[in-house]
Amino acid sequence: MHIQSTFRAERTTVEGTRVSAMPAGMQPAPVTFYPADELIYAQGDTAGPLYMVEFGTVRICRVSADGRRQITGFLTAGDVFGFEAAGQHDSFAESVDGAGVRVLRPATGQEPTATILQMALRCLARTQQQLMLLGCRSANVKMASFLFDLSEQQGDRRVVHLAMQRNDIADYLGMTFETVSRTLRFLKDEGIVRLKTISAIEILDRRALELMCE
Amino acid sequence: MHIQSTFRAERTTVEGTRVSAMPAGMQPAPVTFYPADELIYAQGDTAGPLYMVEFGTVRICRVSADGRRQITGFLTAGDVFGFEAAGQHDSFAESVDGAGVRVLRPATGQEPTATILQMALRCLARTQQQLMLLGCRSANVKMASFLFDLSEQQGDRRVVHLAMQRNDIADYLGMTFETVSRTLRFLKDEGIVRLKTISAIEILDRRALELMCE
DNA sequence: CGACCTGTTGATTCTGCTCAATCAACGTGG
DNA sequence: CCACGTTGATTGAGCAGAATCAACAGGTCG
Repeated sequence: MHIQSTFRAERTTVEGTRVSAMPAGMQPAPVTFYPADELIYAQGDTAGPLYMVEFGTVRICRVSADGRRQITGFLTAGDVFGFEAAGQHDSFAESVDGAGVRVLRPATGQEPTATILQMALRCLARTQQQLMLLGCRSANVKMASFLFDLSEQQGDRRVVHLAMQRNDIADYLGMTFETVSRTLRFLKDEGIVRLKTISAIEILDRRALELMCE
Repeated sequence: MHIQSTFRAERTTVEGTRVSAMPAGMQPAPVTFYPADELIYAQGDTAGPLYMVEFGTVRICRVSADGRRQITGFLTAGDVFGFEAAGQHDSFAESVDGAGVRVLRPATGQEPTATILQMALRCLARTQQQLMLLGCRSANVKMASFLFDLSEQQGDRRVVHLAMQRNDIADYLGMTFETVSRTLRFLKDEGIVRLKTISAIEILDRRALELMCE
């Protein structure tokens, strides 16, 4: 939203930005800016380099043959993505709200597989955690967990910022955007959250939110 | 079922069995047999060694605080499991039907991280694939995909063997075991499969099954 | 201002969960 | 050998929750 409108520029290369620490054995590379909804890599592209988010949010998606989209993850500053088992990407990555992304190149003479393994394992753990979320049936619980995770990720701030829109949340949680709206309304009616703006959600009762996730 | 009743023995160590190839940089270790439903490692156990399935089926599970169980994967011969980002397992592994498991120890003087990374990435890809499954709404489609994957895994044989029982399938697909029954009945009524026995499903119309998965 | 996009809300439908009964297979003990 | 209990699977009835379809509100941009 706000970010989207302030960064109206075409994709640009920003030198010198250094938000997050470089992983061991990796060479610094320039940051590339992707405006909202821009593709970073496509399904079928040859995989190879890893990417690190410097700022903004990136979504990793898959589409099934019937056109349905599943978002397998939202990534923010410091997160690494681009892992592939085969030689080709079978997911694709897009900027959500205008994101800065840095390509990670292995430093010459180094073997950073240990570092990469660490990052891949974190990615795996996160994906498995999301499996639990999708497996549980209640839409309200899904949304509560989503907000709680987001809040944690943003440093337990009282006001959570939603970088993505309802549609994205829906495809992430495996429900429709109407249901996203309704679950937010439910949480509001329960006095657990307050919608300051459309993308800023104030957590009024963190305890209750946590209890919902169980 | 059958396997369970033939292998009534306590957990034993079988020497010399060598069903699948040893990954590069790994030392052979004896095969341990786990009877049906026996724990291989628990949630909270210190992680470290990797395991490879030699025969039988292993399930990886998580339980949420409200007691719900999510099975994040079924593993068969040749599959490797035990990956953890942190020092502790936050999933647990159990034998489904009586399984032989081999601990993988890094060969001395070698750095098998490249091999391990490869395996972890395959595990990640599979988990993401399952995310797509759980995200799609129809129970019938979930079951169709499950059967199709299983058939593929078992070498496209006409008769698919279900090593796990309905309860396990339900917790894997995020539904109840009653619904598992009903979806199987649906596929039967459509003339797509035939239930030879309770654990042997004959695929009558592979084309239709594939179309359902899309 | 009007077109458009995103989000919210309402009405209706339908899928899958819950509760419950029944059945088949198996093991046990009289 | 048969009555009984247990466990896993199937099936049915009723209901709750989420999807679908549709209308509408608010904001942004041309």
